[in-house]
Order: sequence, then C-alpha cells, then structure tokens
Amino acid sequence: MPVTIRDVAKRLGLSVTTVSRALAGYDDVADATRERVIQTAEDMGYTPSHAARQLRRKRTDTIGLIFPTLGNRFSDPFFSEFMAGVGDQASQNNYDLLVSVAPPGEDERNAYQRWVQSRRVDGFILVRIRRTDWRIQYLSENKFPFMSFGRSQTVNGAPHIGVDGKSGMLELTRHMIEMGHRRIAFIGASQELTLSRDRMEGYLSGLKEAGITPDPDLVLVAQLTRSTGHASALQLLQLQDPPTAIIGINDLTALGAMRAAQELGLNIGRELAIAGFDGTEAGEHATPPLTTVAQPVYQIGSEACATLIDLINNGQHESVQQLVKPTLIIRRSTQPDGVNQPEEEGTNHQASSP
Amino acid sequence: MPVTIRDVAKRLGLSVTTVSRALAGYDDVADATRERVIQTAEDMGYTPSHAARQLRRKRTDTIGLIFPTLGNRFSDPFFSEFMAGVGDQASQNNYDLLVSVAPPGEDERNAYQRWVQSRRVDGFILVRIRRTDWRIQYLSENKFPFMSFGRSQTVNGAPHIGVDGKSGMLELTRHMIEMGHRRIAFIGASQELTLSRDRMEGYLSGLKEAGITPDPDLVLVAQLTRSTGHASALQLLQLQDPPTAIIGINDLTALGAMRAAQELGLNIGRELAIAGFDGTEAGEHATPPLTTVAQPVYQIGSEACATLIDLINNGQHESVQQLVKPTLIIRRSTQPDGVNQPEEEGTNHQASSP
DNA sequence: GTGAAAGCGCTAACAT
DNA sequence: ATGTTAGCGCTTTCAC
Repeated sequence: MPVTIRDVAKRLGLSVTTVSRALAGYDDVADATRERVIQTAEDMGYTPSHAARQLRRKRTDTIGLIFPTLGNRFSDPFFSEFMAGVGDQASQNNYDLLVSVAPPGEDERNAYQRWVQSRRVDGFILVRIRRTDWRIQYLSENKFPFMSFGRSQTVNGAPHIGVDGKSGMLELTRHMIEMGHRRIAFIGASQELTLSRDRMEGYLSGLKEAGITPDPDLVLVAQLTRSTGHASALQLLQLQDPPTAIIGINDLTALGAMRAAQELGLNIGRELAIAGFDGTEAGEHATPPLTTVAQPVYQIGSEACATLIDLINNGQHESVQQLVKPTLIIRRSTQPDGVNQPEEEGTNHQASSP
Repeated sequence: MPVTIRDVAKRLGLSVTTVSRALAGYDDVADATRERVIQTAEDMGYTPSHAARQLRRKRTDTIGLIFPTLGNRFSDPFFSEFMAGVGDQASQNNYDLLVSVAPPGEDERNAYQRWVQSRRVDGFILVRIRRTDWRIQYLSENKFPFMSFGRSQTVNGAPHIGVDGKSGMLELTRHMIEMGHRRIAFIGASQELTLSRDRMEGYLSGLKEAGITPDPDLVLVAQLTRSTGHASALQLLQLQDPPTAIIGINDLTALGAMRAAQELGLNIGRELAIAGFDGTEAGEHATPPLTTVAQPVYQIGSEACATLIDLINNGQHESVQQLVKPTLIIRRSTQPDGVNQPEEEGTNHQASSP
C-alpha cells in the first residue's frame, strides 16, 4: 500500500490539512511545522496521489499529443524531434505528456473526444494541420485549450505557431532559378495539409517571378515519405523532357528523390539539383549533403508547449499566433561539382515537417 | 461543466449505481434498462471521469515510457518506431501512453519515482537497458510491473524481450570475413549498455572464429549517433594501416561512417565495406544501400507492451523472457561494384537500437 | 433488478 | 497557525 497524506499526518500528529498546506507551500503554516512535514514526507516517500489531486483540483497537469500518422508507422524524424521539444518544455513546467498515435478519421476523433470528455488532459498540441480540420473546430467549440503547429482555415484566430513555408519555398525556388534551372519539378503532398499548400504556393510564386509557366507534368503529389519521393522522382526523370531540378516538399521526399537519381546514374548537383524542406540531420549527412529550408522543429515544439501551458493557466491571450521564418541552407545537392561554398548555417540538427 | 454519471442518472430517473452497472456491462441489469442507459449516455456525451475511476479502481490504464536520451535531442528513428509499436498495442487494449524524456541520472530517477509513487501509471516499458540498471532494481523491489527491451544483470529473471545482438553481429562479421576482409573495425558504444556488450561480443567471436586477433586501434567507442559515427570513421580511415571494413554498432553510426568514407573519396563496397545494425529505413535508402542486421523494432515494442499489460492484469507469468533473432540483410555497402545480389529480405522498414 | 451509502486521497472553505 | 468538514465522480458492498 502506497503512503498517503493521512499516513504522514498521523505520524506527525497533525491534521491532513496542515500537511497538505505545508507541502503546497502555503504561508499560513509555521516554519518549524513545514520543515517537519517536508522532512517526514520525504522520509516516508510520500508523493500525492495523482488521481486524487486531479479529481479535486480539476486539473490533470497533462498535455495530450496525438500523432496523425497515415500508415501504421511513422519514421519521419519530425515526430521524435518535435515530441522532444514538447516533452522537455512540459517537464520543466511539471506537466506530463500523454501520447497517442491515430490516423486521421474515426479513431482520431474518438481519441480526442475520449481525452476531452474524460478530462484526461488539460490541453492539446496539434500537428499536421489540415485545411479544414475537425480537431480545431471541435476543441474551439468546447473551449478546450490547444495549440497547433500550423494554421487552419477552420477557425479564425485559433492559437498556433507556424512556419512560413511559402517564403521558405520561394527562397528555395529562387535559388534554383539563380542556379540556372528552368524546369524545376515539385514533389508535393496532399493539398489537404496546410503545410503542403503553403510550400506549393512558394514554389509557384518563385516560378511566376521568373516568368516560368508551371508545367503540370512537373508537379507531383506524394506522401512526405522517402519511398513515395523515390517513386515520384523516377517518374519525373523518365519524362520526355525531364526536369533539371527537383524540390521535395520535405527532406524525406528529397532524400527519396536523391536515391532515384543515383540509381539512374545522375550526378546530383551538376546534372540534377535536388532540395528539400525541414533541415533534418538525415539531409545534412546525405551524399551529397542536401540543400534545404530549415525549420527549428525542437524549438517550435517547445514554444508551442510553453504557450499552451500559459493558455491553460491564464486563458486566452492577446496574440497566440506566431510565424517563424525558416532558413535556406545551401549545400552540395544544388551546386555543380567543384563549387565548394560553405554552408550558410553551422551544424544544424533539426527535423521535418508539421 | 462536463457531464457526469449523476447527470445521466437524473435524466433517466435511475440511481447512479444502476447507470454505472449498466455501462460496465454487469448482468444484473434489465436489458431494457441497459439499452436506455447506453443510449442516453451516448446522447449526452458521457465519458467517465478518468480521475474518479482511477481513484476508485486503483488502476490508471496507463503505461509509462521514459526515453533515456543522452543529449537533449533524440533523432534515432528507433524511438519513434518503437513508440509507435508500444502505442498501437496500448491503444488496442484501451491503455494510454505517458511519455517522458529524461537522460540517465538524477532526473530519470525522479521521473520514475514520481510516477510510481503518485500511482500515475500501471507499468513501465524500459529501453536502452544498462548493465547495472537502477530502474530494474527499483521497479523489482517495489513489485511494480515493467517490461524491458534488453537484458540487464541487475535483477535475475526480470521480464524482458531482447534481440540476439551477439548472434546478429556474429553473422555480420562472418559476412565481412567471407568478403575477404581481415582488418574489420568496430565502432561501438558505451559498454554500460547491454546492447553494446552483446554486439561487441558477436564481433569478437566472429574474429576469433577466423583466427583474427582483434586490433585495439580498430575498436572505437562512439555514441550511437550519426555524427560520432562520422568522427570515429575519420579517425579509423586516417590510421597508418586503415581497416577495409567498418561495422557500426547501429545504422546511424554506420551512416555517419559512410559519409566520412565518401568525403575521403572512397568507393564504398569496393574499397571499403560498411555495415550497421537495426534495419532502419534510412539505411535502406542510403547510397549505397546499407548492409545491416535488422531487428523488428515495431513488433518488439508491440509485443513488449502486450506482455506488460498481461503482467499488469494477471501478475507474474511463467516465461516473460523472449529472444528475437535479427536478420542479416546484405546490401551494396559491403559488396564490390558490379555484384548485384538481391536483398535477402524484401522492403524492410524498421528502426534502430534499444 | 435496483437503490442507499461508504469511501478512494486529496484540497479548500470555513471554522477556531 | 492549525483543525473540521465537505465533496470532487466514481465503483462497490450491502440492502431491499
């Protein structure tokens, strides 16, 4: 049987109230008493029952995070990196992280509803935001605190932190054009995802600026994974008039494309430029190193969590919307051999898309 | 205000007792009543308060998973892959997953103690087992259910599921020897980790079989990461008498080594063979594809979780120890150019070390 | 087949 | 500065 507050009180000959207050740091407890209480509690190995506190205080000190994986696995480094950011921040504030994995659809819906209705968590962190996103609608309607990584059209003014995918992709596209490319392919993802639309827009405006008419053959839809990136690139490279540059919507996609190019014996950088988006470690260590648009995933997770906790404790804030500018990192995958330009940023260990 | 069981009872003109029993599926409730109760509960959006149930039933239906990351980040695909396995299994059994990230040491200790003492979880899944592992000792002593991925010497007969790292590494070493290598380097990790010792043993017995005396210069200690793998490989390759083959203790390490070799202009496969351990997607998609010893991380996570849940519900079982045999997957990184042997296994999307 | 009542462990009014 | 009391929402004897 675990030790309860009564055990501590009994041992000290005090009431549970006093013990509770001493431990909670109230100032209406005699210093001497507090000392004894703290000491005894420590000695007895007392930690308050989480369930009891929760029931009484109507707070769980827990944050929910449900990953919307498409397949039944998720190997995008984004997830672990982002979770680490959220988790570390949560720990620092004495919050715990309740995690689940549910693909968009019925199960996901149930997962959210269950945690909301059973008061299992105090708030949610949302990732991979969709254009019309049921989660945002639901949580907003129920006035349940949440913070999302990425915008949605669903609810106006919903609290979120985003990365300016459009401007990042625009910069990258400009870079491709500066390097002399005109036939620049884009391997995207479902337009349902906010990040997908944003990045695509950046790509298109880059082309437009340069007076290049987008070629529908050069714009493919994949699934943010290595293997679909690989397949899409093969398709692109077997075109009559293949692209001289390929942009992957994220690093994983670009990495898949790199492999395809290598299988076809192409020299990446000279014969074919390839770039991604995210700034994952995998891209940094690829051969050749991958040009990418880096976003600080860990920090974003951490920031999102901090804001959420603030939201939970202090209610709706002024501006809980942030837009982070990502950074273009030019590496060898978009540069002809010989050119040995140093990287814009130093070592960059970040991970992939929201 | 969320809807409680009393709201439902009131609406139906029944007692909370009956509602509770109807919902819990007791058989001493009239069928008609049960129907009405279920229907109304559903209509009202009633889900039992988790805190209240927990307090009453003394079960949390929650499993704890604390990742012992060394740095403050963790980009090893092992983590996400493993967590997905654990999480999916947990969901299927109506368990939730409480996750935290704490480096071995004081914080980790506190994290475990806090969750145990506050009865926050019903059991733990342990990863990255150390040779003498405080966690195992502590949980065993407190008779707190847990399941670990990897053995420990700490407590005899502790429930775990392991991968036979020794035999896997032995097979891999044999393969290297068959390919004609004599100077085979090994980039390992802290001997504190069980997985590290196991794999090292496999490597050493492979050499021994072939009558090769281990060269201390060829055995390095890194940290299971890409960048330390990279640094270690550079060191190895700058030796007077460099190795012709490098084995990384995991895929990440091997991938780092591959990059080092490429920077030095070596042809991987012909001039230098490189192999890893894990069977991550990253290795499969590397250039050239990485020879590796694959372990089914997702399934192991899933299996470990299933066993843990069984342990929680039915107490100590007969044999809760399992040893999974990993599979050697030979790819281009250990084969001279031109040789185009198909992979032993089909597509293999697994991840890295315990 | 259904209800009344107790109590899980804690916090917070409200005394004193 | 400390104690008494009520009650969070649920499950579970124990009655009827």
